[in-house]
Amino acid sequence: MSGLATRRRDRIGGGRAYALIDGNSFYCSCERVFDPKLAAVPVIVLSNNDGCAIARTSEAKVLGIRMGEPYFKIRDLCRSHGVRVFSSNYTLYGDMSARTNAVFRQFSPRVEVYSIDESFLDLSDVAAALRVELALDLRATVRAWTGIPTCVGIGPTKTLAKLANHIAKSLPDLSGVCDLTEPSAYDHWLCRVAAAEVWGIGRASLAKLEAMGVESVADLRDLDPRPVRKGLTVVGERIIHELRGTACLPLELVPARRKGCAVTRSFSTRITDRATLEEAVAAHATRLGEKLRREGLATDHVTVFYHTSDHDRDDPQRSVSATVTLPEHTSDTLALIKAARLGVAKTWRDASPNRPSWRYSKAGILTNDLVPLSHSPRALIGRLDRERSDPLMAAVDACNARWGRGTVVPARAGLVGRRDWSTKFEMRTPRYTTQVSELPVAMA
DNA sequence: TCTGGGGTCCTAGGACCC
DNA sequence: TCTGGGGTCCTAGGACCC
Repeated sequence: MSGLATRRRDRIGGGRAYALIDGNSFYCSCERVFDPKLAAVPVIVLSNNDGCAIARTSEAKVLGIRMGEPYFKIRDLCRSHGVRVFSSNYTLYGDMSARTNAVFRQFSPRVEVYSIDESFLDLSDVAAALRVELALDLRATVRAWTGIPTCVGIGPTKTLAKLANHIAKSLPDLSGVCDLTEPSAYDHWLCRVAAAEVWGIGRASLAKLEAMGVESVADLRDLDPRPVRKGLTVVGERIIHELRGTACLPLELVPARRKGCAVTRSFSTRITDRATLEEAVAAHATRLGEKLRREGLATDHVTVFYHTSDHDRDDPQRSVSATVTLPEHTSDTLALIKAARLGVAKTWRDASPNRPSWRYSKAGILTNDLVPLSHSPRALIGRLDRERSDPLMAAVDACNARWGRGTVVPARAGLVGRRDWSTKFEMRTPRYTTQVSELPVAMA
């Protein structure tokens, strides 16, 4: 037996190795790729409506800007410290994500795209002694080919790979790579990292664990898994096994078919009248139809909701939702709009002399139990005219793909008005990589 | 009339994630 | 003035059935 094979057997996890690679401050890094002036300055990216900070570079974190912090609270801070602030540009980030994954696939054919900025790679076939070297090469290649800086965590299970990634990110001397399949690293780090950092341990679980005297990851690992199941469900039990090196979570190479789909948005201003609310809900239904058709899915019901804001403490509050059944499974925008409007009609309440209008802050449309359109049952009576609908929707989608979303919209969606309520993106950068008219310009 | 023990299915709500 | 959006999984409990 070769020395390498012997060494490998000594490692926990029976030789399996997963890498978790993620983009550092991913959205901010995407912005930096296209503007070199952002390189050393603090950068943040805001959520929809320019509401909260959802990505921060290390320079911004140092200034005390927290994840999810409302922008209006930190606007002055940003101004005085020269923080560059951007609206989110999901078209750009999605495309950059695809580019990084294309690089990952050069290093391992087995890649699970876990989120827009994180992927798991199967490194089981890479000799243990070479994994760190490979990870360093992977980081350098991604950086060179896409401009995105990353960190890599390696572990015998996905949970340990996530933990390793956290360690790699928090300690600059590790050169962005941490390998917990290495027994000495495993022993060293598990008692030095807080249990709160473990994937799947949130606030509620952490409180329960603290009551049991757990502080470090090692403390959590050493709990008896079966009693833990009582307080933390099978999820908690699984985490303990994963921390011990027994893989419970397989690599998901093929994304599971989605079960539900939602389009929900806060308004940039409050809405008090029915016509505007219906217009917003119709716009969300239009977007829902696009999402369903892109994945070949269909639904036979939609739930419409709208509500006032908790932040308007002195205003009367109202929150409603209504589910509308469709005659058959469909992804037809016109059918979805009709159902969405019906949902509003069923629940709308007018203001009266002794009751002012409610000030609605958010509305949405959602559905679950999605089925593939090709398999969906068709109603015998009252069915939609699919022979007309399918080519019509295909034509609408083709136009919008070519000339941009919103080029063709159903007239009955009422989307031709001013749309004062629609989501704000006041600091959005161009879609550099997906729109010819927005290509970056280089001067030579 | 009273007494019982399982099953399944569905839903709401909690928890967590990015 | 200004506080995101979109998912998944799990459990408890109710309804219903045999």
